[in-house]
This record gives sequence, structure tokens and C-alpha cells, in this order.
Amino acid sequence: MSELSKTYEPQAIEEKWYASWLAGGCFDAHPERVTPDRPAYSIVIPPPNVTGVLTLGHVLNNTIQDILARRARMQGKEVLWLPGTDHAGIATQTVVERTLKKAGEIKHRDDLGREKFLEKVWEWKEKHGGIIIQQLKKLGASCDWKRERFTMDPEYSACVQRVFADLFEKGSIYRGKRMVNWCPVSRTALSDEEVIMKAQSGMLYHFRVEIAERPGTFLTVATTRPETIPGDTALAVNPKDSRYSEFIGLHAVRPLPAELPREERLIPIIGDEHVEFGFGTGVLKVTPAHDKADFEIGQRHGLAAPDIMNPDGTMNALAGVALAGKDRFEARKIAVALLTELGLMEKEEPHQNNVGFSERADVPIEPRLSSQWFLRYPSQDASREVVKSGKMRFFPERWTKVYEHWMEQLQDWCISRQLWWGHRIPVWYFAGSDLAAARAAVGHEAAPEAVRQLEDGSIAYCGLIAPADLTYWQQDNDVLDTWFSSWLWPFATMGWPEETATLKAFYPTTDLVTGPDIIFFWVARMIMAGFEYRGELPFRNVYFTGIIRDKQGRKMSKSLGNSPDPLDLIAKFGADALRFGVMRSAPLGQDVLFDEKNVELGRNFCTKLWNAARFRQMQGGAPEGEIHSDLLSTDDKWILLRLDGAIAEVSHALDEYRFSDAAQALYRFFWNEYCDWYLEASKALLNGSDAALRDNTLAVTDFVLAHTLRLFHPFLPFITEELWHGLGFNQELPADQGGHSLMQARWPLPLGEDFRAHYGLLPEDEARAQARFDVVLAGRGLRRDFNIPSNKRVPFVLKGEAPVSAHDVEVIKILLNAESLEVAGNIWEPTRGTPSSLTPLGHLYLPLNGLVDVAAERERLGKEIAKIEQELLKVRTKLSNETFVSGAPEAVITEHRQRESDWQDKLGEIRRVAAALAD
RNA sequence: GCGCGGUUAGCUCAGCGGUAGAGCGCUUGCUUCACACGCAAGAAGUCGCAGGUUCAAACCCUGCACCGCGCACCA
Repeated sequence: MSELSKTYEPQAIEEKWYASWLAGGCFDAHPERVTPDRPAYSIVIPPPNVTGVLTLGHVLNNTIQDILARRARMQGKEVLWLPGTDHAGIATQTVVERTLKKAGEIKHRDDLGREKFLEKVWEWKEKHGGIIIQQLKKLGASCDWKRERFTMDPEYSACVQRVFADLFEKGSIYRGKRMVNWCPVSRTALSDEEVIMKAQSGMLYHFRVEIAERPGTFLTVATTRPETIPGDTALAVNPKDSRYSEFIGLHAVRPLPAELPREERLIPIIGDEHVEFGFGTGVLKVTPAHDKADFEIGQRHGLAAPDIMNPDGTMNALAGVALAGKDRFEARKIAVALLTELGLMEKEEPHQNNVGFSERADVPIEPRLSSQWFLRYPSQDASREVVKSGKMRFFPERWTKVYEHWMEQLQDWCISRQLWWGHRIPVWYFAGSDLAAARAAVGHEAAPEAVRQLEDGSIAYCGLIAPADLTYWQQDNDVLDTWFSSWLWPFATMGWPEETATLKAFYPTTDLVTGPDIIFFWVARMIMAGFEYRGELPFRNVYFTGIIRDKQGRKMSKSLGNSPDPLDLIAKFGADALRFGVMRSAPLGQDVLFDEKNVELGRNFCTKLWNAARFRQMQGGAPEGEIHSDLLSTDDKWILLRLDGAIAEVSHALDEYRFSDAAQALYRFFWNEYCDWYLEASKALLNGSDAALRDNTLAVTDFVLAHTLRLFHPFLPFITEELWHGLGFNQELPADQGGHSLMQARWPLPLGEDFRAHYGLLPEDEARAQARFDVVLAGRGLRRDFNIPSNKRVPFVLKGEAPVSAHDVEVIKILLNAESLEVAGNIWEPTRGTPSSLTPLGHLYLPLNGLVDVAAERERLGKEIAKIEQELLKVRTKLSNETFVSGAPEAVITEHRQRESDWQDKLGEIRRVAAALAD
């Protein structure tokens, strides 16, 4: 136990203890230690992007996980918090590609070729990967780092391929030509979840189309995308629309590309229920290759679907000479100009519509017809049921509705990506059309289902082992969606498919902590994978954090520059301060409006804790002395009872994942109850002459502090560890129960019946202490009302019926900064006009030695009387209400009567004082 | 269009049937021997609007308004 420095300096302490925890193996999970008496507790981290950096979102998320993990350890559980990172396909590839472009090394990744490019990505990963892991350590995360996993570790990749092959053989994975979301920047297909709808204000263009069979007759079409006209293969009207039904079966002359002969531009006018009467003109141009709804119309009517665009979003030759090679938005302008030239443009009107954007590249996605791999989700029923039945619980519960809704209308998942960075699809295409020949050509034993004919007629083999002779086989070029590896995270990180000790001990995991924004991307898919491959739920509870926003409620974003760097905050305020500040302002289920002020508050709180500990240390004496029940003061009993309340409150809040409530309770208890009242009151005994009483109070102080540090530890791991050792609380404990580290000490339990009985802690102790505090509050009020500066010591007189102990007098004196507190008998009479206040222990007087301002005191009393009368009126109005008296329960009425009489007494007293002033 | 949140002190939020609360900010006083990252006292709220249920409504019910989010979507 060393002397605590005058100010709390987090940096040195944080580094020191983190190293000590690591060296002591405090974070290590031991499956073999799991027994019925030492149950397992496990969390898998939501793997951050391997090349990412820590954000406030991570701080929130990981602090919560750390609190859960640390508390579980203190509760005597065997804890596994399994860390790792995600390869983040598109994100990482995009960053690397952009960097290489900026450096002038390439124009496009094709310049390097697949292998060379991947080398660059791995280089990048080696260089920048793991930064976030170091940052999590700075935050204090107690992960078992020896078990760190990466989604592209060889073993992990094998899991991904195994699952793909299995689902392929089961027929759940298929390849097909479908309308997909295409990102022209990343040049890959995306899943529906990666498309974000954004409201856009654009134009609705009305242009005329001539009917081929009736020259001079025109239909007007409304569209937002005139550049796709060259891809139109029909006009559609609703067959029930009397305005147009007569034209069904005729043909329209598509205006573009204008250079084509008229007969090559004739497109049928068809009837389709999809067309709305009310929208636009009621005539729809049908572009099957570039619009999802149009594609479906095309399917129904057997229309051709010419693709008029390139993968990068520029128009191709089919779009015509005027548009070819132009970017789609440039082409739009040109198309409008062409229509205007042709005299076909009728009008343009401003139009609000929703456009799907690529989540990553933030550009409008292009609906595009292409061949992709799709997954029909497995284990859907079990996954729905487990949440519906409450066997798996969501916190806050309302997210179950969102989950159920999504699960009800599951669409097949497009899992192939036209990228290089990721898990390459384990499929090889056969150079031939004979299934039997293909089977033979695999060259090793393969399940019959592993070789199949696909929709387009080609023959594919899927398996973990490549075909022996690659002469006849060509591997699929695509990689898998990143989430196709993430969805296996809970078990793929634990050694699956081997039945490892870790899996046996720690799976299913206990809690999952993540953001609601990835409920579909990740949570729902993990549940389905869990059921499909482990036959049960992957985690029992899911805690959804809020989203971190700035003070104005805006999402944190790089472009807005409104996302502070957590490491700066740690450097400035300390990791504990950051953790506490964030947790205190993150209520269950609510978004978090981040304000640096919160971190400042956390820092201030750490300082308070530090100084309270310093104060204890300055009193000297050995820690953890025995408490003698017969020597306990009112204050001692009071703080023990308050501590008991705090333990219960914090434990209860944590059980329900109400972290901000737990933090608030701790804050309130320690600052407002322990420091503001108990610590001040204890000075009466600490400065007194009775050594036994003094020691006993120190014992109580140590008892409370030792418990408080434990309660705080999950929130404030560093400072509590430092103080735990600094105050010597570790000294008497076994090494594995707090002797080595506070993180292994026992989580406090509420004080039991026997404890209360032994120490004589009764509810009335709280009341007695409170009564005394009321005297103090009254006295401070008098000081204020009569402008006595708080540093000026003045005498007070307390005149009451009940006796007041010498100890209580001393305490009140200290808390009032009084020169003296005279306890006067009934004979004592104050000088006329002496300010006074009624307290539970009698009248408290502030004699001002003839300096009384009678008028001021009269005014003050007048105000107080008015206030009391108002309260009295309120309660009397209620009590005089016949329906209230007859309808309300007895207890409520009694309580109101009591309240009335209390106010009445008070009023009587004050009126007497006021009357004495009047004459 | 459907669904989910929210609307309480200047700000951020707690309270969810029986006397309106916290932190920050603000005002005033104080360097009182743990802490000015502090101590003490204070000002400040028709609890979004309108109905209803109840002896009693921030709290329960209905409708409306506004803010935010998600899903779906008409070119």
C-alpha cells in the first residue's frame, strides 16, 4: 500500500494495470474450470473491421461487454470474452484500392490482377490490422486475447467453405440470373440489406410516344429515368384503365436511340395490373433490365431484357451513339435534350422519390440482371420460434417485432460479390455438359450432390478440395459476402467443426451486445446458422445498444467531422472517465447523444473517488479492521444501510441490462450519500479523542469503500484497481479472490438478515440520521437567508423536546460549519426576531447578536407561510373531496391526513414565530 | 402506406396511477485542513394538444400534431 498521489493521473495507472492483468492471465478462459459451481459465461465480440479504428460506437458496445464480463468474473463465473476482427470485404478492398489509386500505382484493380492486388490487401491488413485491437485494450477490454480470431484465418475460412458446400449439397444455395442491386462504383452485386433508401428530389419527365398503328396519335409517358429509354421493350397500361385499354396490342415507337430505323424501335403496348392509374400519366415505360418491377412485368409478358449499361454505370453501345460511354446521370441529361429536340418532351416537373443507395459507396445502386449465388435461409422456423417463445430474449424487447417482421418476409440472400478480398466461392465449373463425365473428372470422392447442373445448364462442382485436374475446371471468380462468414462467428471462433472443449463449455454464448442496425445483417443470420449447424440458439440474450449521435442528434460521420476520436478522449480524461461518461448517458434502448461534457463528468467523478480514498488514507490505520456493532454511530448505521440499498439497486439494474441506471445509482450513492454526508459526518469521530470510536468508524469506512470499489470495478476498472491496492484492501485476501486483482474479488451481495441483526441496522436508523440531516439543511437555509458567508462560523441554538447526543451535536456542528451548537432547554428564549427554522429535532435558531433584521425575517417567514399554505390547500382540497375520501384506499387517505397534520403543525409553529415578531 | 420510438426545468434525460426528479448550464456565497475536476444555497416545469377511464393521470385508453428511425413503395 503506497501513498496516493495528490491528483489522479490515469495514463500511468491504466498502462500499469492492464499489463498486470495480462501478465496474471486474468482474462483467460479455461473450459476445464467450468463446473456446476462455476458456470460458464461467454460473449463473442462483434468483430470490428480489421483495418478499422475505434469509434464511440465501439466504446459504447465494448464497455457494455466489458462490464458484463467483469461482473460475471466477480460473480465467480468462468468467463470467455472472445475477441477478433472481420475482413470486411467491400470496405477493406475499397480502401486499399482507393489508396493505390491515390498513390498513382493503379487506375483500377485490374491493372494489378487478382493475385498481386490481394498481396497488397494483405500488406495493408498487416500494417493497419490490429490497430483497433490495441485501442480496445486501451479502453480496458478484458478479452481473452490469446483466442483472437480473424474471419480469414485458415481455419475460419475452412468453416466458411464447409458451410457453403454443405448448403450447396442441401440445395439451399443456387446460382441464378436475377435482378440484383448493383453498385457501379464497387462493381459488385449487393444484398438488399446493403441498399439504403434515400428520399431524392428529382424530376419527372413527361414525353410523348407515337402509336405506330395510328400515326399522329401519341401517348404520354412519365419517367424519372429517360436515359433508360433505349432499354425499353414495352409500354404498359392498366387493362382496366379506360383511357388506354384500346391501345393494348398496338405498338409504340420508342424514340431512342434515334438513329435506329423506326421498325427496330417498335415496342408493344401491353396491359399489366401493376400499372397505377393515378401515377404520372398512367402509362409506364417497361425497362426489364434496369428496374425490378419492370423485370417482373417483362417476365410475365415474355419481353426481352436488353442491358444497355456497363458494370461501371456508363451506357453501352445498345444505348445509342448519343449515350454510349456516358455516365448514367450525364446520359439522363442528354436523353432529355434529345427528346426535347425531337419535340417529344412535354414537361418536366419536380418529383420526390426514393432511390436505393449503396451503403458503402454512397451512390445510387443500379438494378441489374446478373448471374449470382443465392441462399435460401436455413432453419427459419426454429429461428423464428426461439425469439417468439422468449427462449432467446432481446433487450429492449421491442426489437423482437422488427426481427419477426423481417423473418416473415425473408428474401433469398445474394451472397456472391464481384470482389477479390474475401472467401472465394468453392465452386468449379466444368468444361463440358456431361454430368457423369464431370463427376468422374472431380478426381476424388465427392458427394453426388456436390456436382450439379445449374439453372443456366453449366455443370458445377462444389467442395472443400479443388478438383484434382484443373484442366477441365475453372473456379468461380467471385467471393462471398462478408456476412456469409460473420454469421458463423459464435461457433467458428470456437473450433467448429471439431467438438472442442471450448465449444462444449462456452457454447451457446450467454450475451450478445450489438447495435440494432445490424439485426438483419448479423443477428438474425447468426441465429439461423446457429440452429442449422449447432441445432440450438447461438446466444441466450441479445442486448441492442443505442446509436451514438452528436449533441444535435445527428449520426456520427466522418464527413460531418462530428465524431470525436475516443483515444483523444482517453488521453484527455482517462479511459475510466470515458467509460463512465458514456455508460451514464446510454439508457436502455435509447440513442445516445454524445457530449464531451459527459466524459468530463466521468473524469470529475474519478477525481472525487480518488480524493475520497485519499482522505481515508490520510486518516492512517490498518484497513479492514473489525466493525464493533456496539460502537456504531448513527451515521455508520445510515451509510451501511445506504450501501445495502446501492448494492441491491446496482445489481438489479445490471441484471436487467440497465447500465445507465446502475451508473447513476453508483454516482448518487458515492457522491451524494457517502461523500456529501457520511464522510463529512465521520469527521466528528475521526477528529475526536475516542480512539475506539475512531477505529470503528475507519472500519466502517473501509467496509464501505471496499464494497464500493467492487461495485464500481466493472465500470471503472483502472482507478478501482489502483485504489484497491493503494488502500491495501487486497492484503488479507487470497490471491485469486482479490489479493492479486480486484477483478477477481467477489461481487458484493446485499447485506443479509444476519448482518443487519448483528450490527443492529434498523429502518429507524435511516430516519434518525435523516432527521439530523434535516436540521443541517434548515441551518444552511438560515445561513443563506441571512447572508452568512459559508466560511463564517456562527453559533446555532437547537431547542427541542427530545435529547440530542453529544455526537449528534458534533456532527451537526461540522456540517453547518457552526462555531457552536447549543442545545437549549425549554426555559431558553431567543431574542425577539431571532431567525429560526422548525426541524424534526426542534427549533433551530441562528442568533445574530442584535444584528437581526426584523423586517427581513418577517419577509422570509411570510414566504414560507405562503408556501406551506399552498401545500396545505392542495392536500385539504383532496381530503374534502367526498369521492376521494370514499373511493381511495385507506392507506392513501391516512397518508394524506398525516401530510395535512404535518403541514398544519409546521404552519402553526411558523405563525407563532411570526406573531412574536409582529409586536 | 405499415410499424417502432420520442415529445417532462435553458440542454440531455429519469420517473410510468397517489406531495414533479437528476446531471449539465444558470444565479449567489465560499480557496472551510480529501477534492474549485470542489463545497453550500438557490431560481427555473399549465410533464406536446384534445378527449376519455379513475376517488386520483406525466404515468392507463383513444384521437391528433410534431420529431426521429425502420420496412414497403408508383415508373
